[in-house]
Amino acid sequence: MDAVKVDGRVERGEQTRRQILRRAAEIASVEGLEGLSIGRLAGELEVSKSGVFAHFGSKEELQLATVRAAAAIFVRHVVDPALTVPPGLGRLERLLDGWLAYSEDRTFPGGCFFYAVQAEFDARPGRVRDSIAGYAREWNSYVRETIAAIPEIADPDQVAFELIAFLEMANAQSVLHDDPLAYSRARAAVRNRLAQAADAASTTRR
Amino acid sequence: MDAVKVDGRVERGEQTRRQILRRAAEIASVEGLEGLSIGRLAGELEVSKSGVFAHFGSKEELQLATVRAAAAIFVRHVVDPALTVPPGLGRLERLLDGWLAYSEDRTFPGGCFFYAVQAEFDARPGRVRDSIAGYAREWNSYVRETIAAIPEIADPDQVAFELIAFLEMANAQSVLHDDPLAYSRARAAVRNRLAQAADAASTTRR
DNA sequence: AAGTTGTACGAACGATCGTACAATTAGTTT
DNA sequence: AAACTAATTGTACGATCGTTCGTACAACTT
Repeated sequence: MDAVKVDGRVERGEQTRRQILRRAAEIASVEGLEGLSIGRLAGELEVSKSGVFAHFGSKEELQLATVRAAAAIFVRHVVDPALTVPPGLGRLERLLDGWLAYSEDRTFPGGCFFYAVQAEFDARPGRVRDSIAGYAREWNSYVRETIAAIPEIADPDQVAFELIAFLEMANAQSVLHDDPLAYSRARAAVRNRLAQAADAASTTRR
Repeated sequence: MDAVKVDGRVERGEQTRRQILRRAAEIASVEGLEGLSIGRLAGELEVSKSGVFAHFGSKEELQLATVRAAAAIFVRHVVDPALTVPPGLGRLERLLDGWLAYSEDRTFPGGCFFYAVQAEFDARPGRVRDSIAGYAREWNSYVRETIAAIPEIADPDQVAFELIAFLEMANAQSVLHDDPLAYSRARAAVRNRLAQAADAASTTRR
């Protein structure tokens, strides 16, 4: 127990901050981090514009905080569940299924948050882009390591590239064309690619 | 020869219009179609804001015209070259190579124009989104038909999904991380997937 | 030469953007 | 109860947004 020193004021502040960031991430997944305006955010949350602003001090800090908040949600929905499965093919499958569910269930209303903001910031300089690129790298590494833990699969880098490509393609297609079939295609592609990797391993072995 | 009736005024108008749209497509590939502002466009081209505006009548029309202009450039760089090759595996390979070159050579400074604007508009309603979705459908269909012309390959829909996923992934990774290696991975993925399809065909045949 | 058409311009519009700062309210400490 | 602190608000700012309008000028028609 360390529930000492709970200042009701900062407690309240942190709560509104969380509400702001949750809404911000939702908006940004649809309209982008630039489409996210402080005034609009304040209007939708029924608080004052200066109240929102005061929490972050600048729009860039709001964007950075939004990315961090979205990353936390991503980890909770996609990464954590896979960690309950022991390393190996099972964990990888859980990870990929988790990602597809995270996208298909519209955890963010605009589909995958990072797909949206990645495409928005990939070609411009700045701290927001760097932050997004950092999280993207982490995600790539994590998928690669998860694959690397399966000795049957050679070239985890290449396989990670292909599997992530299927996931992002499913998200993109399903959002743009309102077509849930894209997820079936991605699942089939993943299944096929993993089967191929296993085949190659057994062929090499003999 | 039918060079009759060349009105010097409309000729001049069309030329500035082309210049506007070329620059607009460049900007939009980096900053998005919303990041594209009429005032900025006018500033960079050293013409008046009202002059730019007069050509389109509204920002939405400017965005639509920009998408059309970008589509024309895409067709010229990717689709047309493949049409010089007879239908079959050769044409497909030419098409995919052409796309990767179009992205890698930065025909648009922000990488593939359609990757950028697709992610920007995929989750909002409106005519711009519909236009982008239409072009995306055309592209999907064209790739699928090109594959379908190869009798050895079963399930052109699925294969098109996977191949396009590799292309987009290469574009995304290379732009975000400034990593040209992504294109090698995509080429390897394409090669592998086509080899697998051919293998499956020969196995079925016997 | 006179009249018409098409492009481009400059100035101004209301709205909204991000930001600044002083005033106010709510909660904690003395 | 008074003093203090943190979260929130209201008001205002300069800049930029998309858009409108009247005008200037070059090019074409008669």
